[in-house]
Amino acid sequence: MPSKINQIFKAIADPTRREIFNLLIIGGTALSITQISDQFDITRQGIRKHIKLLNEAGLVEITSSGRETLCLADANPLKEISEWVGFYEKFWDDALGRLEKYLDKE
Amino acid sequence: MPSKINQIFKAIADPTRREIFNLLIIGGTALSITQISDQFDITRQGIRKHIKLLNEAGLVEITSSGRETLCLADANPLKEISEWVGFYEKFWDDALGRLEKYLDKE
DNA sequence: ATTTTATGCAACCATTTGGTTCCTTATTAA
DNA sequence: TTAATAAGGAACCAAATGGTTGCATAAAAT
Repeated sequence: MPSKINQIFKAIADPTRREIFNLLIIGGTALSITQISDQFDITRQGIRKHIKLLNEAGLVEITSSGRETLCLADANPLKEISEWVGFYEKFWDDALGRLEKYLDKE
Repeated sequence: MPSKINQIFKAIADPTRREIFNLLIIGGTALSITQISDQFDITRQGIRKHIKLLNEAGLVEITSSGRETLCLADANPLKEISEWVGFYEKFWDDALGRLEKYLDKE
């Protein structure tokens, strides 16, 4: 499993993609491309491109059902972001004792 | 305070910028542009552009000292990322009970 | 005083990004 | 069976990205 961390960071870097992801995950069900694009001021093709990136990051699963393309969100790849950011927690609120905290843990 | 969330996401989306940030925060001290660019296969001007974006996100503070430009990392803006990703924790590992977990909390 | 060092500014460049429009095809509804 | 709907492919476009080189300037070291 080649980690996809760059694709995940890239996917969530765009505000529209974060909105799409949020819509899908909150809804909890799969939505078609058209259903998604109905909620944005962007063309279906534009949305489709965003979905492609989200899918490459593993944040959206795509399945076909008849003439529809269904998109279901998967939050699990965000664990990698959580781990990444978690590492830097020890450096928060820390105008002074930055080194100390870090070195203590090492 | 206009939240900078987009700039923070953008700043950390690039792997080189994540490396620069990591270098600075682990070191715990301010480094000059030249000292930073010595550690990468990118020109000083290239590094300088990355620093600019990190600075706009609030992740690097820039100060002048004589002829040097010193860069100091600040992890605090990452709190916003932590909050963002924290919201989605409830959707992890959850092929089935996605809605339930979410609705319980609401 | 001269040279070296650290930097900034600006122009340039190829590629990627975020978006569009046009046209075709497959599936479903009337 | 014909019309409507859902989607994909491809070409195009302007702007942003990530990087470069060349040159000018300020500060520090000789």
